Amino acid sequence: MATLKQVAAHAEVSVQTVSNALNAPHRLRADTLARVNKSIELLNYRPNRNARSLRTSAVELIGYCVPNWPNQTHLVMDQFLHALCAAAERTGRHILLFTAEPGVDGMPTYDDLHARRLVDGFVLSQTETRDPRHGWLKDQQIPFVSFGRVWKESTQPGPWVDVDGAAGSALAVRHLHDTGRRRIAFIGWPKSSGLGEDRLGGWRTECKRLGLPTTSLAVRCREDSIEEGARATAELLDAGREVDGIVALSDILALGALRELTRRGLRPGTDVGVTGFDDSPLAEVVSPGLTSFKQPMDLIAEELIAILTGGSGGTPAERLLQPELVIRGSSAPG
Amino acid sequence: MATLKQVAAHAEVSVQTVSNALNAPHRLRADTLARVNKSIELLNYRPNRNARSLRTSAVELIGYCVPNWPNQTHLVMDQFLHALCAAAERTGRHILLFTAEPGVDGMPTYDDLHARRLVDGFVLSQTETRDPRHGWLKDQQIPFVSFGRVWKESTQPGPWVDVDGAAGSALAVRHLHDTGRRRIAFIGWPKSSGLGEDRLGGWRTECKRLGLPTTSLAVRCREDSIEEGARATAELLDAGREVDGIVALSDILALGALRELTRRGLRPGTDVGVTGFDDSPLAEVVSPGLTSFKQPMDLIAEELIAILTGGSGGTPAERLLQPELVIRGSSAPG
DNA sequence: GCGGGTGTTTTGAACGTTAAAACGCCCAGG
DNA sequence: CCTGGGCGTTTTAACGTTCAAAACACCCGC
Repeated sequence: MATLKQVAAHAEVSVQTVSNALNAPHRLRADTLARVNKSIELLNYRPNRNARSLRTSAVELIGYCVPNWPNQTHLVMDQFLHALCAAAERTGRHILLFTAEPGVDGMPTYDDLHARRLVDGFVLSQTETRDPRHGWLKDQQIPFVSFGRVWKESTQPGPWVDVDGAAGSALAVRHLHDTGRRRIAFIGWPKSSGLGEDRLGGWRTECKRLGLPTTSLAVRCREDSIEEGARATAELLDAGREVDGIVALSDILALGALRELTRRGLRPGTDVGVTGFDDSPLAEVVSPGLTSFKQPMDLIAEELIAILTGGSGGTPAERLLQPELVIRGSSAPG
Repeated sequence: MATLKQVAAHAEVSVQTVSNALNAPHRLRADTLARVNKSIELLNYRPNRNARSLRTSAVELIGYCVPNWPNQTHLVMDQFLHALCAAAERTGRHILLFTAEPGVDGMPTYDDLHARRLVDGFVLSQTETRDPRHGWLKDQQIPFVSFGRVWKESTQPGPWVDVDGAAGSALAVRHLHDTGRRRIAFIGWPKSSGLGEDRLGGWRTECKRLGLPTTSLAVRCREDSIEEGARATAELLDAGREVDGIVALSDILALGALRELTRRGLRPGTDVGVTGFDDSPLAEVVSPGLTSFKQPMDLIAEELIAILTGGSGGTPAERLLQPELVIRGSSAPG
């Protein structure tokens, strides 16, 4: 494995000149640069990242805690990780994975990774209501950026990027309204979920704006399962609410709605329009295809990395991105 | 941030003694060790990983290429990554993510990561038929271990860990047989998939062993989708094969089978037993629950890391692990 | 011919750690 | 009383890179 020294010897210049050829090529005379570059190529030299990091005290690695929440599956995690990696690599950085206890118990792990110089900072996701990590990291002055807002906090510590769930729900309502639906229900999560309340709020506001009814049209599920989605749908239908549109808070719940509708001989997309959230792989693969919201993963990742690496200049950055409606058969014009 | 030097000064010993206190405590006299440890704790010292790696030329990071195959969703990737991380951390290592072109085009990326000393080696997954990566890495003498065999190669370069798909299928057949089924079909993938052929072989062999028919009971799907699973099931039912059991090659295909059965008024689990593969989050969440095979992720990860870090002593390690049958409603006794 | 500026290259030191050799001490054996 | 060896500790020298500053080369105007 070639080193700077060997390249320098081969090109008959000093070590520092080779270093400059890589980090500040404008400082070299054209012919010297050419000679050095030739030697670099010839010897197949690659800078040793450890030596560089030791000197500059920047490791160019970003920590990401891989979640392990058995009850809440993360169907789009692979998409997110891929986007995050790609965005990091565009700035010459990489993602380092680690596991940690949830909540404040895991913070020593974060601290350790930072103190031992394994990472420069962190990307948080799977943000919880009143997530303690943000405040903790800010206190320790450890760089981080959050994917997802810490709900119910008026002022959130540190920068964040999030997708506008309320706008998504509103868009879903408008889309169903555009395709002729007039009694649009909402299937959501327990009140404790900030994300759930956000999306619920968007549904309610937009319904009111369009003059659509909302009374008794919102059902909360106990958990994110097909079973619960079906149960909620059954509840809506049994109560004779004459629902012709359903905005489900997740693809999984939407799948439950589709199943229950089909079971009762109703045609999703024709008799009742259904929308989900997150555009998980399932949405594409079921029949009829499930209309859903795609999170702009590439943009999210790009912003996260930009904020984290851009240095927190002054006020923390806050970016609310818009989800994209992906229309499929489940919301075909009735 | 405290350094060895500062700790040494505080404990009134040499720098090397502090280093030894951490890496070879048995070399120190008990009282010296106690004194040094006290200083370490007091100053909240953490060794700088970069400096250490520079000196020892081992970074304790393992590269993993995050796949981006839009058509083949990896529903259990989060499980795998978590297990892999946890296993790595048990040996003081971490996982570094990166993206790369598929196939041989991506190899420069692997090479670069290794040459720049960002990683010590790689864990490969998403192994393809005739995967070129294994041979390439072996030629370059870059350490790696593969999750998944390179199918159709008689002798595979390098060590691997895999789950015994044939044994899984066979177990599925036996389970359906035990619950009274006698005409058990198989729904699989194109012939080009080594993994598919492996599982198909297990089904055929076990059926023959039990004296069950196999003729015209295997259907190949074009892709891994619910739609295709439903189509294959319809094909079996339309042809009047009197199928009372279905071994599906994936949970997604199995879901398609469940849907088609339900659509025709047949009760999955009662009239026809169905099994899937991989025990994805979906298997648990549908109704009836889908009987499926759980890959022993923790064990897989443990073996991968052990092989990769154990130094390839002599012959490359090859580990074939057994999947675990998770019985749910879809295969309830008929 | 000389001082001063500009642009390029080299020198010396440092980042924080560990491997290997050297050192000082004490004790057993001749 | 000297020698050899084990033990615990310190010294020396790296690992490969970059920073800061010094040195050098060159050109220009006076």
